[in-house]
Amino acid sequence: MMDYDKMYFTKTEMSQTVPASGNNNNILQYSTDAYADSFDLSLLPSDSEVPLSPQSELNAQSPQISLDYIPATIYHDVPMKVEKPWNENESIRSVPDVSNDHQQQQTSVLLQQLQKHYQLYPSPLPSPPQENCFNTTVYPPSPCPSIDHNLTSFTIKQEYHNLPPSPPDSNGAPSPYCEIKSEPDTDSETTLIDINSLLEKTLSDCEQDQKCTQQQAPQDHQLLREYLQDTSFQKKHNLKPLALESLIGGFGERGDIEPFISLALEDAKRDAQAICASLQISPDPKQWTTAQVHAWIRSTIEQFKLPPIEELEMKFPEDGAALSCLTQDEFHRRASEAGTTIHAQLEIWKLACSDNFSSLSGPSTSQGTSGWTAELGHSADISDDEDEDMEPPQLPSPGASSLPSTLNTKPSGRTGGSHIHLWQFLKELLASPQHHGTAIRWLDRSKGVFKIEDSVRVAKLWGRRKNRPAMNYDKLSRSIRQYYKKGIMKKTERSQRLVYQFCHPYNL
DNA sequence: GATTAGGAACTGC
DNA sequence: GCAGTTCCTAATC
Repeated sequence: MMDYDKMYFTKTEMSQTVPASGNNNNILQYSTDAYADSFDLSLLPSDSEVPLSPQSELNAQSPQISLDYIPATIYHDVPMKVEKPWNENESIRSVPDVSNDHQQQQTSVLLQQLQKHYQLYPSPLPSPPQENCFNTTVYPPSPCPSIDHNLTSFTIKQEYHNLPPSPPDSNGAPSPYCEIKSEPDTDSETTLIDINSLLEKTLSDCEQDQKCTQQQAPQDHQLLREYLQDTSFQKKHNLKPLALESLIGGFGERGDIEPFISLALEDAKRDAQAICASLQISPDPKQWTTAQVHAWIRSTIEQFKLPPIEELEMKFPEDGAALSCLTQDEFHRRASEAGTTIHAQLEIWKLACSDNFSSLSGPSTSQGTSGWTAELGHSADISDDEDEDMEPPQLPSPGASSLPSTLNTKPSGRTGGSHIHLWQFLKELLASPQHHGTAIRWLDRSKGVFKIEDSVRVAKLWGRRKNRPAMNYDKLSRSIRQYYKKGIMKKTERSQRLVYQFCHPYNL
């Protein structure tokens, strides 16, 4: 195994977005391309303001964020004002979008796999860049009742201070020591960092991804670790601290972990795409031949710098379908720790290529999860009925039983569960034009204007989701109209039948 | 007739 | 208390 140089750092604040909504479990945030394209940063107020929910903003100037506003969603491609990025030539990438609430069992599996996939040591750590300091401001959409772009933001500074180079490692290469100083008034933590593994992983990502996304991988890894590590934001705003332990088995709010899941899945997806292209294999492990299985395992070994497996062909004679059925213990038995990691990686691939991935992470941009399956040849062409009636396939979940019952509770009947807001549901439909384009579609996505083409169908779908067989468009539209008062939707400038408009930022 | 708009009571969580 | 749901009347397209 490689020698790991260690890096000590003290955590400070970091950027986090806090979409304000009354229900953090159900925040849907789909593609924000339009938002990124259209939103004028100059409209934003000064930083350090806290986005408020419609209700809290209406009621009073809330002194602090309530627990309801624990960040449930980190917005994909949210514009980030980077005053001093660590590499001027690199684009800072925000955390991918996430959305639906459901598939909690998958979540537990995924979290376990993420722990393995990212080799999450007791303290998963960021790999600071070479620049000394950066100051990032993230402007989260704020579900304010008005449409005056009354967005707020947090400015959270994170400073990296390079320390003198460490003694050379076994290869003679100096190892970076880095200290991140916290501000005096913040809680500080000192943690040991395995920076080389992170760097090697990110370099591996870059090598495998021949597109410009390779420039983004290091940030993704860093963001993932920072999100996992940082609790200063929650403490500052009296939110529930998010501990890694909670991710692995004790989290209670789905919203707590969605950003991490989505981010990691995005990263996994990117890795997988590159490997698929490189090895000329299907993204679906179950379709692999035995030879492809071996090629993939070798690739994974190389990717994660795992010990080589002797007599690989003998130890893993299965094809992809059979391999997918092997348990973690079996992998471990055959290949020790390397086997465990390979199993973890395989689970991520399986999840990433499944429809559950897209449903777990929510509809996405062409770069997002849906695009992943589409790009790699998986048909998503499912009829409305099939889509709506389809039960999510059950993924193997060795650790699911240890999860809190709240997360093991299966959503009532379909993906997304019944605890979804109407506006979220509508956006869900809008985000799947291939499935629901005949029922509802965007007229002007950047403005959040959409049209219900088939009111009966939309109402039917909504009724199914909410287990309200008597739902009809009259009732549904009444609910939509309730959103007028709440600032979630508004009447269109020129009244048109069956045309509604989301208020900013619900249109994002 | 279908849709829009909104009041009011009610339900489920 | 919130987020709808249900029922209703009236207006508009």
